[in-house]
Amino acid sequence: MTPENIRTVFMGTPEFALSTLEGLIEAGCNMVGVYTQPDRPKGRGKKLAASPVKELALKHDIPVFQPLKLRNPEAVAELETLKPDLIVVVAYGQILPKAVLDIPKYHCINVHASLLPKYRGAAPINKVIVDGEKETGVTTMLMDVGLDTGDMLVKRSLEIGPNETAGELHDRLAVIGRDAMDETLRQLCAGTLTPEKQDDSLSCYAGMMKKEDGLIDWAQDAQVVHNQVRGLDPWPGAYTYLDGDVLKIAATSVAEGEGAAGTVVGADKTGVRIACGQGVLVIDGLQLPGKKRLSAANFLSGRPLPVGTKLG
RNA sequence: CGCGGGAUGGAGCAGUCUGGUAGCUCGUCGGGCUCAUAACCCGAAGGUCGGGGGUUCAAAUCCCUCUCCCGCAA
Repeated sequence: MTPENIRTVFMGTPEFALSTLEGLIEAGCNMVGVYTQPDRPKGRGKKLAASPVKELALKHDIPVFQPLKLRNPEAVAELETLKPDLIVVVAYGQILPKAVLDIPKYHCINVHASLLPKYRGAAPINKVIVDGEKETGVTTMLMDVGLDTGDMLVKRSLEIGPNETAGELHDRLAVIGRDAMDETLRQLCAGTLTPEKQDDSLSCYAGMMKKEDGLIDWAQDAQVVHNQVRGLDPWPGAYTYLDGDVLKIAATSVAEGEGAAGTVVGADKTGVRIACGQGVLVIDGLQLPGKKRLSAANFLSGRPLPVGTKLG
């Protein structure tokens, strides 16, 4: 069997899904359709915007489908008319009902951005960094009705840098996500896929990130705050308050030192130093409402932060 | 027409309400001090105040308009 005679449907929405879709196209799969979330009002002025996946699909002249709810019978019926042999799902944003899972003879295969069974759910990339993990990866699996609970197929792992942000990790995982799917496709064609059950006792969930998750608690260890900052960078972003204004924090590192939690203990071109419950957080990326993110040196030029200034 | 903030020497900001000599912290350049320095001292250069139009004796400042940037919300 070769990719050319696999009628393939791809389901995905954000940028993370792009490289995997490219992989399928370049592998020569017979792409009969791409599913993605409906165009939504986005950005300032709330203009309707197409998803990254939709734009890529249109560029390759692949039919695009954007059902509001995939579980509606009409949507399922429409999918059936495509007669897909394989459905590949990457960050689609909708739960696939059993009626859909049963359609393709080679299953629905999902690319998930964690080493399953750990970090099932919507925001694994952010959560592994917030939790201070040293390693993560991607896993492909045969989807079942549970949330990221299907039998595992191919894994790829990588080390997480001590100062790596979620954005940086996201980009690297997108690349190896494609690798994992390429390999999964090879094995599917060769008939050598070996599904492996997940050990549910080792599982944990990474729920969707909320804006409020970005509020910094200075009473925590500097390392914990640092993990929070980089785990939420670039979105939703970690923040505190300065004189009543929201102050977004980025580009942090951890240092020795002590002081009242949440107060400035130093501020120069090398960074703004804030005392935490344990240790000091050095900040080199600050952003006030309506302003761009500034380095410590630039920020302090326009707004000095005397030692003793209280944040939060 | 979702709400709001912003554009001022190379960087980041103040000044705008209450029109009337272009200011601050840095950076750059020159000089000095020092074993030495991203430190310190002295001096200098550098700005059509985002574009266009209007009001006025006079506009960074008031009015209209255009472009670009950002925060919120999604």
